[in-house]
Amino acid sequence: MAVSSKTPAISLHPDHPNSHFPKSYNLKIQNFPQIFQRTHQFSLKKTQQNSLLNSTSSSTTDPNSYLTQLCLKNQLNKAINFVTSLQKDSQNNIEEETFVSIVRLCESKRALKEGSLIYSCILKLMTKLSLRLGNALLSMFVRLGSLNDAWYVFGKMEERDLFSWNVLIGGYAKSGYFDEALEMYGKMLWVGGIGFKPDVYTFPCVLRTCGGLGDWKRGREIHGHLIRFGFEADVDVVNALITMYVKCGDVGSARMVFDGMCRRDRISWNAMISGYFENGECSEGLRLFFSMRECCFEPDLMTMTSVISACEVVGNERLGRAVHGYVAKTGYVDDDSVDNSLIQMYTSFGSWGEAEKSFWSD
DNA sequence: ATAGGGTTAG
Repeated sequence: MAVSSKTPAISLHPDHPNSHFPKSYNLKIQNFPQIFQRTHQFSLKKTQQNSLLNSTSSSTTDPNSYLTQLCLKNQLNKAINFVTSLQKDSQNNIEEETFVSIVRLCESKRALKEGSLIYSCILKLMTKLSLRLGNALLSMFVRLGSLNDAWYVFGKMEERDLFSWNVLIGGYAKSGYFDEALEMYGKMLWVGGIGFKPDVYTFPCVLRTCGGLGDWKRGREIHGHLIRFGFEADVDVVNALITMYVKCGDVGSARMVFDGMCRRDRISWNAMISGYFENGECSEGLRLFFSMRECCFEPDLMTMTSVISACEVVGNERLGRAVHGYVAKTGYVDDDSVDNSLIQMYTSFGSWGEAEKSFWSD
């Protein structure tokens, strides 16, 4: 399977239209520990000086408390208008914490335009981004789907922590930039000579990437990492591992991992059951569905929809009707995806009347 | 402080 066809091209800068990583990036990364230490002290001193200066020399009211109030009251537009109405030297009085509040408000309001505006103000005021402000911006841009901006923020941070790496990797993984996600994961392990230890948030992102690429070899490699780093017993990580094997078409390994779990949750069961269905092993999936119930796990919407479509594929009308009955009793019928799979199932059985009933059931 | 993980078909 061609990797490049699945991974959208990302152009990060007009100067580097075809390169995923601007050249300056490597330089920055390699010596960022030293840079970080120097600039960090420097910027701290600078902000202290600034706030000292403001509180004594200027008699105007402090913009920070006003802006913080606006953020607390959710008045994003007022806050943005206020910031942009200030002259640059007055903007200089705005503290990083205040910008953090505004950025987070933009994120929660999904306001990309406003967020970008604030970002451009911030860039005019500082050359480096602190950990807190950088992380807030990263998280905002990733959530709002602007990965180019996220990438630039990452590059401008004077210090990065595990959160920064996880957010960026997760953003790439979710948006289908699989190569970028894997590349960042690799860098994260080695950066600064020591690297960062991946955690429960890192692995699901990286595994999703391998699954998305269908890259079994990489997936297996990550499986090794996760054992080495001691996450073999983490339900969430292992759930992601199951899904990775399923997406790579290796249901056998998925099942081995599933069987080896000392604790399973609903997601583990669903991942494994639908994994069988996805790979055409419907009867095995249905068998597991029954053992799920034996193990006293309540099936949920996802279980039901996948089981219904499995009944359709296998052509098991009797079981399909039974599941329909169960679904009706438990009240899942109101769900669109359940309804759709019911309609499709009955249609494939040629039971038009039933299909129609499901259609009108809401 | 903040983040990650589960569905289906040509």
